[in-house]
Amino acid sequence: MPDPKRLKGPLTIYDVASRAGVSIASVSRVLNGQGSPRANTRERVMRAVTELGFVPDGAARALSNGLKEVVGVVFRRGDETLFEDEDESLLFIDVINRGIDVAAQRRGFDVLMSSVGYTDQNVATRVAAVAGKADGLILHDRMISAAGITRLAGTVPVVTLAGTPTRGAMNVRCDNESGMRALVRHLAVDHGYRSLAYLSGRTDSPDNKARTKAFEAEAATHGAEIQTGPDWQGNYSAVGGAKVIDSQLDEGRKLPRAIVCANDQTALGVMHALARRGIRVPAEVAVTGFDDVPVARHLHPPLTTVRQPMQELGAMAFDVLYSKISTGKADLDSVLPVQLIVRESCGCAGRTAPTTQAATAAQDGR
Amino acid sequence: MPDPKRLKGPLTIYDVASRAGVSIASVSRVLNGQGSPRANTRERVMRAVTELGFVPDGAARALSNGLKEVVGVVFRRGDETLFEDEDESLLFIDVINRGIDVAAQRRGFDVLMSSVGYTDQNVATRVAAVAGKADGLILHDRMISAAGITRLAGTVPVVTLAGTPTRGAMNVRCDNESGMRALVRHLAVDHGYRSLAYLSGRTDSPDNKARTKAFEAEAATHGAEIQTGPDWQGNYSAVGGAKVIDSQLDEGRKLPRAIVCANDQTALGVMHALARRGIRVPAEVAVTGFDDVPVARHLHPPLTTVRQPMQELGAMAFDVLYSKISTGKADLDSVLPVQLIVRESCGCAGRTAPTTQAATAAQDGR
DNA sequence: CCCCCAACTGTAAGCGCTTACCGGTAAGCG
DNA sequence: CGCTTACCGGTAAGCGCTTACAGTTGGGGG
Repeated sequence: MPDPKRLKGPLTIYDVASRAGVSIASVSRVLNGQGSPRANTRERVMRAVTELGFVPDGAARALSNGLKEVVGVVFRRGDETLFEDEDESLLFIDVINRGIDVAAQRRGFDVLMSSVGYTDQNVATRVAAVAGKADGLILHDRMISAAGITRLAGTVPVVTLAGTPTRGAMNVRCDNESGMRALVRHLAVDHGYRSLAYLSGRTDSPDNKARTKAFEAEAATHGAEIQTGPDWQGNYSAVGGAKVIDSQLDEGRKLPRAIVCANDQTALGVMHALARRGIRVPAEVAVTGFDDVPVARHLHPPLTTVRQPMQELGAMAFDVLYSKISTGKADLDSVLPVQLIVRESCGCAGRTAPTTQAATAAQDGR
Repeated sequence: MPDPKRLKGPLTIYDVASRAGVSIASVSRVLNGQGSPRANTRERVMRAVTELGFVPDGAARALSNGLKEVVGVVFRRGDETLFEDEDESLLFIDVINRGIDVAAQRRGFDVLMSSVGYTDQNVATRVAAVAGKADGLILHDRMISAAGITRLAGTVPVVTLAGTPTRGAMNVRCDNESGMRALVRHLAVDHGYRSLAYLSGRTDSPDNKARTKAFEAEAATHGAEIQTGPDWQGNYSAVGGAKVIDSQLDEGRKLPRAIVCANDQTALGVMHALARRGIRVPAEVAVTGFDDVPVARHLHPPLTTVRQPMQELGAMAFDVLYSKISTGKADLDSVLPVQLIVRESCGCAGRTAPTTQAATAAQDGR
């Protein structure tokens, strides 16, 4: 028997009210736990709601009380097709997003995801569209210009991830500096390596800049000889790393005792290139990464690297945003601690030597 | 110099109108390309909009024209921590979601993602919350009961992924049957294998049921001897697959000539287990998968499998939903073609033999 | 048994935006 | 030069929900 009342398609609070024999205000109050409706009233409303299968309209709610309970997240998608090479970075972004999602759910928020391709033109438009549908925005690295971010921030709260703090927006990032310093210290002090190279990532990345600077500073502290610059310019990818090694070797240069890579992907490429040339890691050359992607521990030898708490990064991004949304204030620059993960590619022997397990903290999370 | 007008925080269409010296109707028309505003008017509005950095409120828009331009997607998240084993499945869901996202953007829609943990209690509540904020819902496999889906479908359009068509909801899935039949045909006919086993996935999965049925039917067609049932019960995971092989061997059973696995993960586990026992693939036992995950081609030997067009699956899910939202009608059960990918684990030699490259089509996508 | 007060419930005013409808203006024609 | 015809732009009515405020009900004390 088809329900009698539902002549009109969209079910509204009025339908519930009339079926329950109360006013719309009462329905609203029952649904939101406001006021103290009489048991009888509550019951009738609840019955009507379930019988009708009523779901309040989010837009109307949002319009009425000025809160959408939605945060927008914008990120780059590896264009269209998925090459194997992307798997990791894909995973990376997704882990962060998952962190955001989990944190959001704790507050009853949902996450509006919008990926843009590397070639997409109207990123600003896309971002604006998302901004209109959300209470706040989380932007992954390098989505729009600093000026664009500042402009947007005038309209909705904005949190950037792993970027440089921008005027008006909040930023959340990992403590690259401490991580890199701990890593270099481990190589220079614990292992006593005197010559180090930093195989960089994309130069326009704030992360990379921070890592480069920390590398140089710490190496200088310990008086280690370093190699950096154009000859050691990678791009965060495995092939980029391999290419650098190949050209170094082809030009007959002598490799440094340890190669510090901008990220794990790069380290992976480097280790492959080295293996192809028959150079042993870590016996002849030590190699380290940054990020601690899942495969890092399965390489031969297992990769010494710096773990970034990606999920926490996402969670913190949401928490900061939420704080801004609900209280109006929030930290402009939050830094998450990273952890040095010592495995074997640095020269440490076998089973995770609990050597300089320097947990470099900077600020607490939760 | 701080903007003079903005005494009130939230910028509205009224602010734009007064700054441009026109009415709110004109602003709206310019912004939405309705009517034919005079060039002069358009220009003044646009200037005011950019100067103010105005972004129209999505909730108000949605309320006014009955369209949120948002689709909700609900899926299970591998609980909290990420074990390596999950990487693939994670990727899997994400690939589908990406497909949804891409298709959605073509229509100006955004995607509201909501993951739920395996242990989460109030899934129904969560889903309802998302439903209220979206124009339609896409539910991954096994989110809520069939009854729950039907109830929901009374409120918003719902598309289920790879499930069984449910009353009221639409469903989108891959053509498991054709894929499995092509695969079995290849093994039984092209290779002439007479004994086959089907190492199943979780029994409650509609996908698995379809695959099992097709396996049995096609094997029967060719008069091949088959093994199925409790002894060959896996769970879609690598360890599940390995376990089955181990127990078969431990009990001294003779393995069939070919093992058809419910998915690639399982095949991966099987190949590992076989390798540990020194059994050669495909010389002694052939192994096949299902899904064609990225690593499938990198196994030794490369895995023969059936490719499911995951991204297209997501895109089609959105397209079906969109059709329902905008026109009110849509296919209740859409089936995507899969493709048999012949590599070496089935016994085919070296470089992708272009043998029975049976592209089993069922219905067209776009 | 009636009155008064405390609760609870209903009425109505918006939230910001779209759009039907109507008045006003400018261009076209006699 | 006056009137008709098109168009443009403005006014106002909602979209579905929350909530301040007013109104109503029920119960306890006098």
